[in-house]
Amino acid sequence: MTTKALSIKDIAKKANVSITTVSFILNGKAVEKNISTAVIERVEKIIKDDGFKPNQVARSLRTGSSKIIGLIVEDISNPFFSAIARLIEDKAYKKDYKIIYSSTENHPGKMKELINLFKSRQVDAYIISPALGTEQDIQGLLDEHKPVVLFDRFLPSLDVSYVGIDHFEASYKATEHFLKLKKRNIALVTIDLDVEQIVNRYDGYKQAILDYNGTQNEAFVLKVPFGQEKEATIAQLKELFKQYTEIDAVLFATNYLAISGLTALKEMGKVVDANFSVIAYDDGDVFKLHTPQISALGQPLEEIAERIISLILMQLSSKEVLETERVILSGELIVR
Amino acid sequence: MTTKALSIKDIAKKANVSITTVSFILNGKAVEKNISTAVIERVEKIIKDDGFKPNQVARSLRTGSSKIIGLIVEDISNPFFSAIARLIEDKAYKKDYKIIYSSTENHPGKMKELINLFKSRQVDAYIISPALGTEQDIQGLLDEHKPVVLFDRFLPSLDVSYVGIDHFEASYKATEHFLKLKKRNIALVTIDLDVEQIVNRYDGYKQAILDYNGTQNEAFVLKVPFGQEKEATIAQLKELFKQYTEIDAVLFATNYLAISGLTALKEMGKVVDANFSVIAYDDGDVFKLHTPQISALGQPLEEIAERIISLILMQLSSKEVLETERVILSGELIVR
DNA sequence: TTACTACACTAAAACGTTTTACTAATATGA
DNA sequence: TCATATTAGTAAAACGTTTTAGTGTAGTAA
Repeated sequence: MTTKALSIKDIAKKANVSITTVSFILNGKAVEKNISTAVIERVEKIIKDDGFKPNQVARSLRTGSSKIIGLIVEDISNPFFSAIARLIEDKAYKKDYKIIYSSTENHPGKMKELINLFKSRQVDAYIISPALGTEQDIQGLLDEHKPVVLFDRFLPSLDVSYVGIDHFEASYKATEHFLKLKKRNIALVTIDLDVEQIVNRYDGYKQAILDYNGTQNEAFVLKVPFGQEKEATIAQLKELFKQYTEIDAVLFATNYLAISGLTALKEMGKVVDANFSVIAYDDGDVFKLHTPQISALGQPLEEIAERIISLILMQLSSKEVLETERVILSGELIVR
Repeated sequence: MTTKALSIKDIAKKANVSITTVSFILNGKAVEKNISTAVIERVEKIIKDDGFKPNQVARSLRTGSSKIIGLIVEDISNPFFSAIARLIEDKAYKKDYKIIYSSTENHPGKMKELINLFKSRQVDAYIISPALGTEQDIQGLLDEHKPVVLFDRFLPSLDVSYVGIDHFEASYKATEHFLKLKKRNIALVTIDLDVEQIVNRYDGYKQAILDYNGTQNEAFVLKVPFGQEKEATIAQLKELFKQYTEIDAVLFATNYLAISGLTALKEMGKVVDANFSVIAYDDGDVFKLHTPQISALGQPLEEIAERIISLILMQLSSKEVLETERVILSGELIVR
């Protein structure tokens, strides 16, 4: 019952040719290598009839490449990452690449392990939303001339390709929107990570207030500890809103913070309306269906995925090492 | 700059022992194979110092196994699947297994391709939410004695392990809840797929109405074409609610149908309240944060993942082929 | 006729492991 | 003392490919 998988050897025997010949045919090198059309057809028929699939592991061992792209994200169950993953998967699939993914939980240790693991599996290229403190690991990949594209998070100390949105601009736009609505006490709820794209959100918020001659009140900025339990975050938020009743607008710097924020408001019985506006980072059904609808800074998921995969494919298909490229897209403020 | 990865040969040379010895040490067979502790320590030190990682591809080629579990889902960007994926990933990781995943879009062709691809990569085990029409492919895996666990969807014609919830019971409970609230015109919004777990939801709904001496009106059952664009679904739903104003409760058979449904209601300006109740399948932030909060049938994600992975690991660690097992869990009706 | 070239194909090495079947030396038992 | 076990290792085959460097034959040019 357990039929051992066919090998190229079986096909060769059946067709009365050498292994080499079969391999040439398999790899489309038959004409170039002067294999007669008669033989080509005979072998191809056998391959098709027997449903022979070359063993990719053996192939990888010999060639050193695997047709696999490693995708390392913080958490695949975050809708932003799973949406990107799905889009990347689709696009890679069309080019005959498979994706192998893992979540790091923003843990440098796990990231190191993952990179090692992917290396030992001859993964051809890496798409990474990097955790802080993993600079050397990524530099290691670059030293080996592996194609790497970072996304969402950027590590400024590395010379590496990147796709992401301009978070300064995005949060500036959001804050500006509030200011134009004559909001004067704008809160920012963010996380306490010292990574570029988080810092930028903070800077954009501050700069907008400055440009509109507002006074920025540091008490209205809440930096939630990264990785904190949802309940604790909700408690912190309630505290903030209770203590500073003058707050008339809130910008949430991530989608899950916005969800915690809306939950907090709901539990407090505080409504979102003209007197209390909210903007969430990353759009989603939750915000569209909320009553009232919640404005959001949408990231162009499709375009992000497209750019990532095309950078990767370009690097994969070019023999030389290409210049690194930084693609900075614009977030869209969706006013609801 | 490009440092070629170390091989076992390099380590052997450096330690002045044979490749075999290094391999034994690497695989914890050193004592059993009578390697002296002096040698063991010397070699282990070199391995650690040089940061040598065995090439998994070569290992797979030789052993026929890969420490990789293939996860095949309909769509990784569906929150249900991405949540399960994340949980499975975590648990597998602890047992030193990696997950490689792909989405099928419920396409038998893509599924076939994926299984072939995974096979050719020596994937050790398969976790599959199967598309219809893929019975033979899965049977093929079973014939090769590969560990397989299906989840979410079941294929009754196969003798294969499965983890899922009792959908008949779940939708019965939901419908019963409506009936106890004296709802008389209960709609069901489902998809037109002829797969067990979808049919069961329909049957549970019908049975509950029957048991409570209600009359089931087939006009209140909307079967949305599978894979239909969201906009079209929303239009269909509006039509339904407009035509049958007597409908006083709706059970949505999937999470995305519920989202379309709530969107339709919102666009129509129709509110969910005591006169018009709604229950969604699969819980989520959208439903918790909706005004009013939406009741939902929650699946025990954590337990589903736990059961799946433990079934897989049991099969992987046992030499004989184990009896197949069907784990049917209960969905929880969360009344809001 | 000789020397090339083109054609049609193949033998064997290599990729980096694991594992089987050895060897050689020393220790043990009778 | 001889036979046998035990200890401490190693050589080489095998996994299934790709690829380099051939081989042998037929045709062509001089």
